[in-house]
Amino acid sequence: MFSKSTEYALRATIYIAQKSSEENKLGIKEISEAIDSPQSFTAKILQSLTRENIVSSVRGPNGGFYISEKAKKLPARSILQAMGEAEVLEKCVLGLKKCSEVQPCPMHSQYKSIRQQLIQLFVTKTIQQLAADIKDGIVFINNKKK
Amino acid sequence: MFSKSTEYALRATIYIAQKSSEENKLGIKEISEAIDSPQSFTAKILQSLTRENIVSSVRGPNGGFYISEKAKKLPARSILQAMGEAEVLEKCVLGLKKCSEVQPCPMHSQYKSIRQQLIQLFVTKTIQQLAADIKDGIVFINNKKK
DNA sequence: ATAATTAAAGATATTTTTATCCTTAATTAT
DNA sequence: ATAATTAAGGATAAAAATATCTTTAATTAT
Repeated sequence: MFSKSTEYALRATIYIAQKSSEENKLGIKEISEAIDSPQSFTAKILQSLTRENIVSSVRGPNGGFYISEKAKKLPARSILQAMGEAEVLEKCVLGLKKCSEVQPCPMHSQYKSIRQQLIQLFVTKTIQQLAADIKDGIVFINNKKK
Repeated sequence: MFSKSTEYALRATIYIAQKSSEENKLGIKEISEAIDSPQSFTAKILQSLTRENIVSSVRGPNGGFYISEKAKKLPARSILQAMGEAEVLEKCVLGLKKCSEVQPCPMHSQYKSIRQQLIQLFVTKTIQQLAADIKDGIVFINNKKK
């Protein structure tokens, strides 16, 4: 559904939101190992997310990544937007440029409700909420082998 | 959601199912122009679909592509399978390898119903049904500019 | 001030996806 | 038989996505 970059971005953001705070930042090594993503590539992705103000970072000793309380309130979709992949949620499932109510593709009438739920999911769920579930021990973000 | 290849495959298959028959085959030029896809690339994709027995083809004058009555009864998902992209429907939205009921990702509980509907859509809708709607003039597959 | 630590930035490499082109094979019509 | 038509197959190219590595800048601790 999403590119690897975006999957890494979602996982990393949720992980950072759960494990870090301004006082306790996370290094790129810990993050990439936890979410099972290539370290340097993940560094690039976090760089973008930092530029887009989803993630905050500080260089130097005891530096690292964290997510501000304000950013934690952003919807999951803002991560997709930061990664330039927000249109995946909106797109016609057959890739038609002009698929709409007036010119629907053969899947439009069934797919539109699915799309609506998908958008709803990414708009209503905040980074904070996704991270909170992990804290409660209900869900997992860890993708390590063992 | 899907790769361009798979989008072209879905559109081409539906177009062929609607416009062709064993007696009236379609050439690659007409197909690629109708669905707005690069001609040579679409030829490659139709080649795969032919190998996978979704589409039938005949070479030579009055040759071209068509879809047998039997193949028309296949679910849309079989096109995804032929393109090697069926797992998109099943995958964890965050890309976690082991996301499941016992080890759910933070989106699992909300996403699982969406995924179920998506699978349902591709399993229940046959190529024939998708094409029939076009014949009825209700929906469109044409992606041409004008 | 100096050294150590950590992310940012830039350069480059690799892989995959998307796309094109040319030749071959099959089929049909003349 | 020959020529024309059309898809199949193979080779190659171009673009995008994924990934790595090296240098630089910021920050902290000594």
